Amino acid sequence: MSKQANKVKDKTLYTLHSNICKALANPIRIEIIDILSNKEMSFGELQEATGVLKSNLSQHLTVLVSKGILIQRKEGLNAYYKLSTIKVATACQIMREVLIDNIKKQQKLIN
Amino acid sequence: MSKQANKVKDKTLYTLHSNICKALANPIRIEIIDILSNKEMSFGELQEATGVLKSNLSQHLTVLVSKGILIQRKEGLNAYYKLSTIKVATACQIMREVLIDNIKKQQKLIN
DNA sequence: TTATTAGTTTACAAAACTATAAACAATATT
DNA sequence: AATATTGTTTATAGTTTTGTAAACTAATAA
Repeated sequence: MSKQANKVKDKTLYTLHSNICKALANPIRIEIIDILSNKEMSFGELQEATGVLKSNLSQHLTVLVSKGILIQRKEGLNAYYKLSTIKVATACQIMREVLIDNIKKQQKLIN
Repeated sequence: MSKQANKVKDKTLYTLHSNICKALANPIRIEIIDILSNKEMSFGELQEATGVLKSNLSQHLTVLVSKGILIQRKEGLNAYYKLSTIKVATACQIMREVLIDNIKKQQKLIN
């Protein structure tokens, strides 16, 4: 018999897993991941690209870094961000395919 | 010039994309996707497997179906659920790898 | 028809998330 | 040293998400 009592399952992994997935659960953070999918960028460039208020952008970047999705590098006054691994962009891309497939299915229902 | 005014970007896709990713942003829904990754299951079996209150389970299943992640099939008194596409399980698996990689990195920092 | 079973919907309070504004800190420039 | 620039942190109000309980609906069995 395992350490876990019968029928009492350890859900820690599911909680950790969902915590990292929460990083994808916001349109601004999806946009940031999208922009950074193939290059590093500075905070200022991200601000320009997203049009988001700097305090808000900083908060979202903090979330992504804290979950290990982005890596931050500081150089003088500037901060640079990049994906910690291409896997994140891949997972993101697959979820976008699911979205597109669903939209296509809905359109078929209409026609 | 496009229909969008200069520098005013259309973020609709990012919003739709994040909306579907929100399905992954909960431990119970991650568990459901995990359980259904390779088989169809009835509501009752899912209840047994997850140990979640039936009203809550029904709510989470409703979220997953409404986002096109699960397909529901009814047969008499019973309801059966399965993934609409294997892609969701794939994306989920990749995010789990990101999680595991990050945990390993943290452990290296300690040792 | 009445009761039972299986699952859904609704109401609601607690917790988590979000965007804005303002204060702050760190580095670089004059 | 004083100022400007870049980015972070904090406070806060509004919104969304969540789990529980209770009421409800639909299909089957007695």
